[in-house]
Amino acid sequence: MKNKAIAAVLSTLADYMELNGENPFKVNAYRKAARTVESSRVALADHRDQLEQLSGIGKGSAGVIEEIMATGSTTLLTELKEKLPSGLPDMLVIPGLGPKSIYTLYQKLEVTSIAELKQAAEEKRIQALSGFGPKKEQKILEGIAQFKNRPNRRLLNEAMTVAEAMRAELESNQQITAVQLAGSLRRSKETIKDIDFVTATTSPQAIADWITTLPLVVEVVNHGDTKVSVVVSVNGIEMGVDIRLVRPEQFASALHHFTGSKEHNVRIRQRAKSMGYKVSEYGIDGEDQAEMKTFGSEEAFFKMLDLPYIPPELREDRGEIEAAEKKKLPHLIEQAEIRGDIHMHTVYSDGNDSVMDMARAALAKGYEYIAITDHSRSLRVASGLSIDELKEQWEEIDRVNEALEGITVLKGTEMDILPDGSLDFPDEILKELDVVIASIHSGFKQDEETMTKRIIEAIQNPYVHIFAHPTGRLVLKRDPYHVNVEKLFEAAQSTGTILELNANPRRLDLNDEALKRAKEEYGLKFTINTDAHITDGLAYMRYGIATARRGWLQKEDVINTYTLTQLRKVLKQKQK
DNA sequence: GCCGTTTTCGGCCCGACTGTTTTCAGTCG
Repeated sequence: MKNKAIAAVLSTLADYMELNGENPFKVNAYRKAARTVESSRVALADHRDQLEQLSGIGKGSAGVIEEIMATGSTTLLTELKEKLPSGLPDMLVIPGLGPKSIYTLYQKLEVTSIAELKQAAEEKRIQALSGFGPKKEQKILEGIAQFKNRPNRRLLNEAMTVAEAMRAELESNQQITAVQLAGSLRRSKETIKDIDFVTATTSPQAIADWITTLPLVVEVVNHGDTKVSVVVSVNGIEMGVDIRLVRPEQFASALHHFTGSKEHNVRIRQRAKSMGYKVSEYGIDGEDQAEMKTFGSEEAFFKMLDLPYIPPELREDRGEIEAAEKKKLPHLIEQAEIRGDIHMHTVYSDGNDSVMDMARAALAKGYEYIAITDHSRSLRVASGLSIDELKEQWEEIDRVNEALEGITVLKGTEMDILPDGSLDFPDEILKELDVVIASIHSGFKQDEETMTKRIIEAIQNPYVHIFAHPTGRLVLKRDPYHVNVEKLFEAAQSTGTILELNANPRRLDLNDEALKRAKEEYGLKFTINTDAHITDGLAYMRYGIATARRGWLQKEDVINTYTLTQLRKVLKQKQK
């Protein structure tokens, strides 16, 4: 049984316990255990004796985990499921509705599903309940509609589009002296639920009122003195936006607080507490009840806690606090360090623009090199290139290289790994190419053994430099194909194959956690590529960089930060 | 249920907003 499946059972158990009115700390303990299990690097099924060594897992939850591994569930959960209808946990996703309300509605009105909840609200039976009223009833109806109409999470680039429009509005107001993006978007998580801003102002009430009148705002959800929650619509994308209003001297503390993550903040507060401080979004209180300390920057805030500045992308409680304590934080890769993009398409296959267009666009970005990597012949849906067409393209690339100063266009391919593990071009062709990318575009349904073998066979070819979008997942759309990632990493290590971090926000593949593991445990190297199919697609590099930073990558881990000479050398190494 | 560099008991991060209240519970991040 996989960690993820075990964690899912624990998490469901926590939901049911909460609905059953269990001690919130106990519920939280199970939630924490679920998180620990999910983020554990080793398969717990293979390390049953070490369960209790994991933080947050004690005698009780270890026993439950053992039972889950043995039977797929636990009697604790089975009993709760008998007691509570299965539709109750579904209702937890409705905004404004928590476990207490759901339990009350079940007890008093026998509501057991979202459909019944909707009916009860429409028949105005909810407002009669003590503790409820007409407004709450209305909110529930709106919550149900919202949950149905609006996707729960958005891609990073969609959220960024909305955020940038909103930021421009906020920056236009002279009474706001500072604006910063916060929350999961500042941490560059791969999907975003809602957007957070922290603003500094001395007239919060006026600003709060003003925000609700902005043309982008289509709905006002909350409207207080320190926080306004609205729904904003930009280019047809609707998202929730929370704007926090603090005094200028509180800005740094508030920025840290609202950047999160929640888990990171909990650790920071615990640390502060052990040092005799109390951290809130407004500053840090000393033990002596002296005046609250405020900060001019997040650096100063961290310094008070005896820590170096921790970049937002690391604030996930994935070891950043321990690393900071030991002064061993990585120097994260930066966009300015990227010298080229070595995975992109042109009109030869399924791209929109010519080799020259792509080269000019890359030159404008200050790149020193790019690789043109159109699809190979078997990928008919993307007009993959025959060998003759590939050779034609080489002549065109030569002409572009002659015509353009300041950038080198490399000859490449994104070659399909066929379902049987064979490659779409023969070695005689591959050895003529500067950059050979192999990837999977067919046979997604293969079982883990077949798929893993297929990939490993392919990357053992000495002319295959890079394995692109290694898990094949599409964010919010398609799960990864069944590849044994550990075996893939081992094979990449032993063959010297570079793994791609595909920067397209729909892919971000490898993802942050896989990158961290591949680097720390296998010492692999990566390339961050946009896989652009149009000149504008080159701009997705920023999301690749953001994800690389979340994966703790440094410049030296990423081969397209190298000079062209160094890059050629690294690619050649494989053939030795 | 978990945990311990003041603790094996008694804490567990902290505050805002809303709607229902007449002093607060529930929800959220």
